[in-house]
Parts: sequence; structure tokens; C-alpha cells
Amino acid sequence: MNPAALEAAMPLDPDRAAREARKMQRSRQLLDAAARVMEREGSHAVSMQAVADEADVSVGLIYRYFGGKDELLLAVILNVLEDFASTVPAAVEAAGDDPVERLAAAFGAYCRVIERHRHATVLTYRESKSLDEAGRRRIKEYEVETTQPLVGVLRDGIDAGAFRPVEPEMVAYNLLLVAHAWALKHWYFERTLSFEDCVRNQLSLALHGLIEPRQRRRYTRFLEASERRSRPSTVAPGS
Amino acid sequence: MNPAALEAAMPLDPDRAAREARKMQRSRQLLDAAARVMEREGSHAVSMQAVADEADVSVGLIYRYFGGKDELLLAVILNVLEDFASTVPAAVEAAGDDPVERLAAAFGAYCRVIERHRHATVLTYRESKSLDEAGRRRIKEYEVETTQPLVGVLRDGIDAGAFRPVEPEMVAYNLLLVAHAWALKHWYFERTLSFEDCVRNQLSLALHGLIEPRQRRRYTRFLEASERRSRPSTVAPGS
DNA sequence: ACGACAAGTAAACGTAGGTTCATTCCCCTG
DNA sequence: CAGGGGAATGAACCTACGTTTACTTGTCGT
Repeated sequence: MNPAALEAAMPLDPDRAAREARKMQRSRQLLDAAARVMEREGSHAVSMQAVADEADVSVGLIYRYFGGKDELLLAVILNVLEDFASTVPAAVEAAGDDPVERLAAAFGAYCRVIERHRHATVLTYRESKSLDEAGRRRIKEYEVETTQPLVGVLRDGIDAGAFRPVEPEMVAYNLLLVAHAWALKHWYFERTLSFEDCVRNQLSLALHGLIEPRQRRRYTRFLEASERRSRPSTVAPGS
Repeated sequence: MNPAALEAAMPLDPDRAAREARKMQRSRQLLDAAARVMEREGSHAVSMQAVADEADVSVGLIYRYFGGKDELLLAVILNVLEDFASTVPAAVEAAGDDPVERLAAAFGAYCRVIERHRHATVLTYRESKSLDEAGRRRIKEYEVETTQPLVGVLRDGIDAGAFRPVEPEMVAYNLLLVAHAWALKHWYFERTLSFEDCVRNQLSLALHGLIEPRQRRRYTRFLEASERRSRPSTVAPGS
């Protein structure tokens, strides 16, 4: 019997419950501190001391809540993935039945999670090396899982004739990558685009490659965003 | 007067030249060893000892050729970028005048460089933190520079009326990202795709979003690759 | 008020790994 | 053969950091 099962067996103890709650709160605090510290000094690797300082606690305390640095790191990363898992499907459901609307909602939600956890996202790429094989597997599997809403939306859209018959898994992962790009290449994109503009442009670009040509006219509002504002000069287009 | 200038002033000294050549050779050897060692034990951070062992030299020797670990890392990364800078423009030139052909050549060349240096590429994401600000800036600027061929091809294609009027910088960077994805998410893509198939699919997908609708019919050979082989089952497409 | 137990602290420890340096090796010239 | 100088070695050094642990503080029931 694991602790969780035991707790479920006796849900009445208020003392136990209160302590659990405070423990959760502390965990969150530490997690947030860890996320924040890598936001500030993005260049150095994250040291336990730095996390402790950020959270205004002592180093030793972290070890009461997390088994070690690996576990803390893993927790930060999983925290992001949980945000995907709870946010994206909800956004899709709220978007109605139209496949394009649903895809737009899913992608938008995905991007917004990234924006919320921008630095934790790059952490996934930077520090996943220091995790053991089990941790890495867990992250990979969870990441694949978070793309399932996108895959579903794409598949439905294809079956409904709104999208071209592409490989949904591949396209979904491409969308994931483009979303990650906002975190990974932030120094590049922020030079010319705001977050919202970036999302709109990327979505428009993707939809141009996805939507079945005959359906185009119904979705012009999604498709216009990525066009350049200035016309391409006076050169005659007929080559 | 720096050493290079001095050497240029007396190009006749064969002794000096021979030494320079041997020095270069050793540098390459160490660089290759560094690249290889992170290929083998991809998970751990790369230790100087490991690099030394791989190159069959002593640790101390590395410091005769590189100022320290940072410099070695930077050299490995710049080495990849140099490959882009020398390979991609050549491929574009060899591709003729057609904008789509040129883009396909540029993207293909880009991807092939990534494949050649797959592990060094993920290194760029993983370890760039341990570089100083100057090193990181250098990498960023060089990276932007390597996308210029793509930007040029896109811009020309737009002016020629072959591509839709998109933002060339953004699309170019998306292509770069999709190419990097082969290295970053190799564990995912390799499950279902060979390298060549992946490149073809990605290119096809991108072109579907790029090519001016009226020009489509001329480029069907590029556009078919990303279609699913099996028809989407017997579900009636009319929703 | 007083033990008892959880919550929290900070100094000490251990070690991995980057860097240095005294020494040895090797080749070339006189 | 001698000796000089660059190439190469690897053991010793040093620092940073993850982890442990002996200790202090706070809280609660009786």
C-alpha cells in the first residue's frame, strides 16, 4: 500500500490533511522559486543554493520536499507538462465543432502555456541530460501525450475533409516545435514580433499548408495574418 | 601586429608553415574527439578527461590548443555553423533558377548538415548556457547569418510570384527549426521516418503553405510527399 | 508549562571535474 | 653525440556544488 492509498482509506483525519496541504504549498513555493531562478540567471546551471536563496529558505529544507536536484528538476518540467494536459483539451472543447477553430484553439492554448513557462521550457532541452533514463522516458512519454489533442483535432479535420490528408502525428509535432520555438529562440522572434502576433502568424502559416484548397474561402480570417503588410514592390509577378 | 599578420608577411618559412599545419591537424583531431564523445555518452555532460581519452591524448594537451572547456565547446559549435556557411550557398547555386528548386536545395543541404552533426546540434541547445555572453552572441549572430541564404531564396521567390507574400525571415527561421528538430526530437521522428523521408515530408509541408496557389500544378512532384499513403478509411468525408 | 514531534537551519563533508605545472619525451640541428 | 626547444604527460590542486547531519526553533496537546 503506498501513502496515497492509505490517505484515501482514511480521508477524515483533519490534522493529516492540513499538513498535507501545507506540504503542497511549500512544494509549490520551491517549484516556483526554481523556475524563477533560472529565469533570472539563465546562463548558469541552477544550483541548489540559488533555489534556496530565491525561496528564502535553507538548502537543507529542499531535501525535505524533494529527493535531490534531479527530482526537483523533473518536478519543474512535469509541472509544465501538467499544465498542457489540463489546459489544451479544455480549450479544444470550448472551441466548438469546426476543425479549424478547434486547431486554432489547441495551438493557441499550447503556445500560451509555453509563454507562461518560457524558461522552464528551455530547461527541458538544456538539463534533461542530467536526469536518469527513467526520468527522461517519463518526460518523453508525457510530451507525446500532450500532443494527442492536436493529433485528434487534425485527424478529425482530415476525416471531415477540412484538412489535406497529411500525417497527423508529424504535423502535430511540428506545431509543438513551432510553439517551443517561442521559448527556444525568443531572442530572435521578440525582435520583430509580439507574442500574440507570433502565434497568429505561425497558425496562419500552418493552416495555409493544411487546409483543403476548396475550403480556403471559409477561413480567410485565419489565413490573412501571415501576409506581409507591404505589397512586394512593383516587380511584375509574371516570371 | 598580430601573429597572422606576421605570418602573412613572411610566407616563405617552411618550418613555420609545417608547424602551423600540424597544429591545425591536432585541433581537428580534438574537435572530432569532442564531437564523438558526446555522441557516445550523450546523457552526461562532457568532461575534459573524456575528450582527452577519446582523442588518445592527455588532459593537459587540450589546453595547448584551446583556452579551456568553454573555448572547446564554442569551437565545436562554430564548426557546425561553418559547415552551414560553406555548404548551403553552394547547394543553392547548383540548383538553377527556379525558386522552388532553390528552396528545396537550400533546405535539403541544411538538413544534411544537421544530420552530419546531429549531436553537436543538440549541444548548441544544451550547453550554450556555460558560454560567456560574448560566445553566445557570436553563436546567435552566426546562426542568423546561416539563414540568410534561405531568406534570400524566399525573397526572390516572392518577388518572382512563386511564393505567397510571407515574411521571409520568419519562414526561414521556421525551416531552420524544423531542420533542427531532426536532431532535437530524433527519438520521436526516427520511430516512423527515415532521414530522407523526413526531409521530403517537411519540405512538402512547408511548400504547401508557401507556394502561390496558381503555381501549384508546376510543382506537384514536391507537393505529393507529405500525403498519407492510405486513404482516410471509409468514413464519408461530407460532415 | 513542558515534553514531543515536525519544520527549518547552516556548517561540514565528499567528490567530480576543470585547470595548472613540474617533468619527460621526441626530434632536429650543430 | 650533445643539447635545446617545442610537444606531450599526468599527478596534484582548487573550486563549486550536491548532499548529509547535528542542531535550533516553533507548535500543539495535555
